[in-house]
Amino acid sequence: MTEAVARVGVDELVDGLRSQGLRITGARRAICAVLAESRGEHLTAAAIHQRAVARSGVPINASTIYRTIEVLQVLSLVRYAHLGHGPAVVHLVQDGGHHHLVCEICGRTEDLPAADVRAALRELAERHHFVPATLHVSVIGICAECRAAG
Amino acid sequence: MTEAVARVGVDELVDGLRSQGLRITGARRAICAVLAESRGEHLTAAAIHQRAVARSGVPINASTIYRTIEVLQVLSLVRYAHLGHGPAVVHLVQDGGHHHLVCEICGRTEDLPAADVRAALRELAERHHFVPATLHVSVIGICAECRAAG
DNA sequence: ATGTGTGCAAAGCATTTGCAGCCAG
DNA sequence: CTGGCTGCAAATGCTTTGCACACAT
Repeated sequence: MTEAVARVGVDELVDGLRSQGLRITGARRAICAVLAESRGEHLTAAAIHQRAVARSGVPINASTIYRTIEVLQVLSLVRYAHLGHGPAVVHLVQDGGHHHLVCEICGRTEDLPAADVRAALRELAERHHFVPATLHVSVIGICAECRAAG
Repeated sequence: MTEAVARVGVDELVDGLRSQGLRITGARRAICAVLAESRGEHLTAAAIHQRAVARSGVPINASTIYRTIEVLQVLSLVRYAHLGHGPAVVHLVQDGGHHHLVCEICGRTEDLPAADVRAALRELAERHHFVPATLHVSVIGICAECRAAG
């Protein structure tokens, strides 16, 4: 269940921004901290917003959240996923990527290690003369807990 | 590339609605016809709307499109997919399901036969005590054509 | 100093909803 | 007839954008 993965901290994210000549502001630091603490949790922009405000004390505008996510995403530090209806979710790129088990009852998501999935799909994709870049995989079903609950 | 799949026509869709005691209206018939003609193409609600109006001549309200998609989706006759940003796309369930190769350059999608993918992922999901229902898989990358174009 | 990042407010787009009337059954 | 379906219009939810000011560098 638990495995050793490359830990991504605030510093990696902040340094990523700095390395591009981008400026480190309070808002950006807070957002990076929230993402670093999330450890790969799937957060909506709204959730990131809430937490960033809570941790920094300072009000941050929603557009700043979106603009910062956009920047981090271009730097491949975070990734978007669109899991069914509702807002998009963002997660750290910390373990070479992973995919999603989405429970259609409770809505919780669980990670599916990328390495296992990748091999199977890459072969398929190449058979279609397609070069896979980002893998976005969502398996929607019923999680153990909800099944137990009936 | 081409393979024989169970053909889904207007009748299957209309009969699906009728079998649930739902009413067959002009709008619904037009929408079903558009979907049947799409042969698994991925259509946004807006695209379905346009085509349905064009083919029936009668104006149809956008909300009717959404409400009809919803009904068809509950009957498992069509399926939603959320491929990156932008509007959701809908496609016929005609071959036991399929998944998506999405080109990040031209945006076109190609189908990935479900059967091949399913086996690999099902095992993974079950290892996580997860019962897969709908598989939603998108492999994002670069298609043969765009790669050739540089 | 300088121009990048921010807040604010407004617009944008996809989708949903309430309600009154219409039409398929 | 009668309730399910539709149109209309307004509301909603998420995200983007234009502009003027602030602050990191």
